[in-house]
Amino acid sequence: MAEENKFKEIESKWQDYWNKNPDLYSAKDNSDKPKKYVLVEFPYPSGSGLHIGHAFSFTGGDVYARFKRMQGNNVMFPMGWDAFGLPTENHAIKMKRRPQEVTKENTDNFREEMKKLAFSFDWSREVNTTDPDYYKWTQWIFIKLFEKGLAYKQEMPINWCPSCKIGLANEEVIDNKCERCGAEVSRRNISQWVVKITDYADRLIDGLKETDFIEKVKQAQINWIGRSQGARIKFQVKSLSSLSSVRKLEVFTTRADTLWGVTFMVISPEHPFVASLLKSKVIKLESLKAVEDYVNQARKKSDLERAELQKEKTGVFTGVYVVNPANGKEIPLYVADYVLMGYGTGVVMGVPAHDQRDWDFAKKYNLEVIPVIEDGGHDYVKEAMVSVDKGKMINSGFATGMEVKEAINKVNEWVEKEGIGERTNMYHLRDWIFSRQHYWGEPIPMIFCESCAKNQNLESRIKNQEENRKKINAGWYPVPEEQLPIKLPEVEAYEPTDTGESPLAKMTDWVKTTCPKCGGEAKRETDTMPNWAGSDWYFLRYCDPVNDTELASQEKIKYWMPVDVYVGGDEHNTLHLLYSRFIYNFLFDLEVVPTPEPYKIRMSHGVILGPDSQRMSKSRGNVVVPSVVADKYGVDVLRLYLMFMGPFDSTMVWNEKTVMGAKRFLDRFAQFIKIQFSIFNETVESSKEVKVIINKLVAGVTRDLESFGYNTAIAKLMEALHKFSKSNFQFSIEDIKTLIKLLAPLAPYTAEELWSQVRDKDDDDVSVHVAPWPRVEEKYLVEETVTMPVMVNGKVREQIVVDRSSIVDKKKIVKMAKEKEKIKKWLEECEILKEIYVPGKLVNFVVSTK
RNA sequence: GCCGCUGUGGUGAAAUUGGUAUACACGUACGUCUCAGAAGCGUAUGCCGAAAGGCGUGUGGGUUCAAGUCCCACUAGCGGCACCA
Repeated sequence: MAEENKFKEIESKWQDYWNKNPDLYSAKDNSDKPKKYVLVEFPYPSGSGLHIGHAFSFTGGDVYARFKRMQGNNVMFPMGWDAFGLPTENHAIKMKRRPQEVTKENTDNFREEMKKLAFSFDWSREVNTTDPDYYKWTQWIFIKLFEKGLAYKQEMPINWCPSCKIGLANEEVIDNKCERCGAEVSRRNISQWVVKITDYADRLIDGLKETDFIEKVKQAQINWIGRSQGARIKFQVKSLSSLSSVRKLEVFTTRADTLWGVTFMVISPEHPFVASLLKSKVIKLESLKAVEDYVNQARKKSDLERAELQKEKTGVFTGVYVVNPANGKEIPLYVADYVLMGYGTGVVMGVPAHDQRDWDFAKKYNLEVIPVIEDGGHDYVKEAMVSVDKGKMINSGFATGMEVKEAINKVNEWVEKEGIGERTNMYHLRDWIFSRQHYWGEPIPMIFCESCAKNQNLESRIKNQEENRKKINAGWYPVPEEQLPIKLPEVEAYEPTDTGESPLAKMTDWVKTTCPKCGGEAKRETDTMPNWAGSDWYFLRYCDPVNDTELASQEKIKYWMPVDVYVGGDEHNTLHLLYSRFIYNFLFDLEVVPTPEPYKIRMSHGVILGPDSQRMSKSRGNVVVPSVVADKYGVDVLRLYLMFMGPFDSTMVWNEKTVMGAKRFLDRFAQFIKIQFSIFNETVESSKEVKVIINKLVAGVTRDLESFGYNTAIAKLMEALHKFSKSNFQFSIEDIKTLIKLLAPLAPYTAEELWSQVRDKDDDDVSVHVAPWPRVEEKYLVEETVTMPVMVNGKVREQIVVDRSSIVDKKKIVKMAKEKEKIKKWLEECEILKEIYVPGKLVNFVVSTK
């Protein structure tokens, strides 16, 4: 009990001190020191306080920031709040409170907890995405996207929860059910803002080369974007004279070499050609009916159902034929829902010999299978011969006899020359749906004017199709910049709507505005932005958090960016990282930021599982709350344990017993320093032996902290402490201070307390956290004697101890080794074939029995 | 199916990048302190063997004086993507 009070006393004492001296941790916008921007993902301030994942992530960042600060860097380690979002909105609706209030409470609570856990954030740079002075610039970015043609309105299906009366993001839909209320989710078509992230697809892949992200993160980004190289190829539609507008259908393929193997063509039910086909009535009546039914059925199926029915391919013949441009053959056109309208051209060429899906389809509808790659007698009755990227072409006109890779190239060339297609890339990445039908988000700063829209539509009908995109946005104007921010109207209480519109739509006074173009009556956009919008650029705002004329000043951005290390969770390695990289790239094009990539290094930490090895969740009851652990054992013990559990980037299981190990170490460490200091006197100098241990320790800990090897850094401190406590070493005051400094980033309270006791009141820094990091004296890294293993046939048989000065003398060392009794025995009756000596490392005799 | 990562004691994990495998910690056993317990502290702890010694980093092969580390094949688990043409 007494002990417990002791650590709490120390914690509150130093927390107080740090609060009163914010300069300790503040970043200077100008400095002779090198800058270091250490960023941790800012949290969503939920009502339940910091969870263990926050504590883990922030401790990791904090140790690094403290370490870098002590090394003499001008460190920026900021914190803020990603505070827009559903939980707050729902809570506010339920309790009939204003979300602004709820957010204020939560962020106050989070801030207090963070201070307690000794995170050395620069609180003068705090940002909050729900602050109008902040989201003014989030809105500004959207307007720029619109002005550059990267934002457009489009009818899009959304996930609609009929019970919550709210549109759901994909992440909120689990098994086709609403994540919160469990009701079956339906789909509604709603006109939404979409951002053309696909325009940046190539740059988002290629830009990864300029970063030091770990491979896992790079691959996740590349997979998500999903680039494939191939060609679009046009197929002539046969004998449909009355269908004057469409004479050709275009497919996308990565394997142009298989063109001679195409025996049918499949089109997606959503393809506009299918609709016009139905309208035109050029096809036979029975086909017409079948196609109509099929299309209607497909529309009813959800994406999930369509994907789940993978094995069974379905489709119907349209009655229409197209011409294979390679050999002039007429092939049938089918409608089938295994072709996705959202990828490629929505039309696929069927190559049943070499694609399993096409083969399945061909089998079901009895279509011809023509192999075009040497198959060594493959049996096409059973399955297709797939993933053939080697071999010679057969049955393939001019390409016959070519190697596959060559054929792909040659056919692509031929297709381009003949004007029937072109090389192109396709991406799995889709444009980014940017509208949310919620209250608690940034209002999208757009105004719709009906009369302007009518005029524009008229005009664009006169101009040609190039204007198509503008037509979609007809009547939409950005709010003039000087009117930003468009603030969320404050309301006492509000309810979601029934119509699929945002709750803002009900606030008619707010919605009504004037058209920036014609000055007539117009309406505001009532949708708000997705959660990602505010977190896309927050790291820029930290550079200059109160600027009201720019999102941040050029000068400060140039000084601080890019972020040197970005610490965050695996779950943000795809979307958040991709979106923020995209926005940063875009800002680079606007010449707002100096480089195309925002983050130099991405450090993604692992997950901490509950004691039962399951993900922590309230329903499982296995949640570990950091503040509870800190109350029980002390903040430093918690921090030390978190960092010692295992490698920073791996998944780990919480084990309360192991926490004791951290506690024991910390207690022993503190006691050791106190005893040493009490017996210390000015005449004492550390022995050479001590200096060697300490210098090796400094070198090792420095190297480990640099690379986030916190677990091994702590292990090295433990090891050194063992060595010290087993002998009667004496320590100079400098060495005692060095040990405290090494501990400081990991256990800031304990280190600060010890420092206050041993520091020289006149000479030393008041806080250990701004004291200079210990330097390594190289001369102490080498010991005077070296212990080397002596091996026979690669097995260790003996050790020899040699003077460092003589390790270059191979003859002498080998002789010494041979004279060892044990080695003599092993060399008896043997012929030495080889004597291997690695200076300072080992001796190895390769022998054979006679 | 494609891409990436990982397999080391009873457990979490180390290994200076090809050079003494299992550091550090947990757990366990024994000892010590105590009236007693808890907490401390100390010693031991990969497997077989009385010992000498042998065997050991998912499995099988290879390169090398030397392989947890490099190469090939397999296998298991984790993560990302996925009717993506």
